[in-house]
Amino acid sequence: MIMERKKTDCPALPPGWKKEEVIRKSGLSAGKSDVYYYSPTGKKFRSKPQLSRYLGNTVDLGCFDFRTGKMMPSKMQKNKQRLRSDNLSLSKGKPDLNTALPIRQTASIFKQPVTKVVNHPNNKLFWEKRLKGLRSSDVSEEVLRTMDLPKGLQSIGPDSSDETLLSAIASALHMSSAPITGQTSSAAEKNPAIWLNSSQPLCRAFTVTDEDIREQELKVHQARRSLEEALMADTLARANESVRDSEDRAA
DNA sequence: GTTCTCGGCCG
DNA sequence: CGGCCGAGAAC
Repeated sequence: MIMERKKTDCPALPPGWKKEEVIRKSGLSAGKSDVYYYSPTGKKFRSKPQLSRYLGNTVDLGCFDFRTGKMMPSKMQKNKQRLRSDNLSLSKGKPDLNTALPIRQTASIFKQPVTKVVNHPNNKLFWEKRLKGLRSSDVSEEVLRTMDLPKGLQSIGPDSSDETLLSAIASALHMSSAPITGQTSSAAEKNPAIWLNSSQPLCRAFTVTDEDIREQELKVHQARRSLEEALMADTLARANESVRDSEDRAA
């Protein structure tokens, strides 16, 4: 006879989510309790950030209290979650692509903001590194594979890593409707600190050929097929699971 | 290998 | 002090 540990329904979350509280029964922290949540598919979550990344924009966890599992109106004061209109409206001209937030500017599917350090005395020293290490990742927090960039793209300035370059360009494409050319002035090459065009990413001037475009179209096509297959597999998996759930309940 | 549990860091 | 996550223990 297995004593199923009690997982209670959590009203503050979408249907099917369960909450569990486990009391520590030994050690220095005996008596303390840990709270876990289970998605409808059974995945376990042990912290609010983890939950938040998984749910994305589906649910606003701003005032969700992880420990109690309830919405706490009192937590409304937190002014985190910067609106990007703040940053755009107060800079009338072109945004400075190397210091503005790398938030997606097209369809808003990511609402998580990115930390921006302002008024730091050494600001100039680390804006080059701001985008370092940004990666696409999936909902289970695993980093997806890194990108290979074409030889024609070359970084400029102190940080020459590919990942920073890629992020800088992606950010530029999102932030500006003007063409992205890279740094066209050869003077910027020798002394970026002075000649940098801040409305362009830290990247040498580059050209995009017709073949580049055809190649990319092919990649997009293949990626769409992969996505289609993955979605299909997921739908089937969920269907199977709900069948199993009903059988368990009936037994 | 996966899951459970407590330690311990850091804000 | 509590949230969060690493890592050893347990399975």
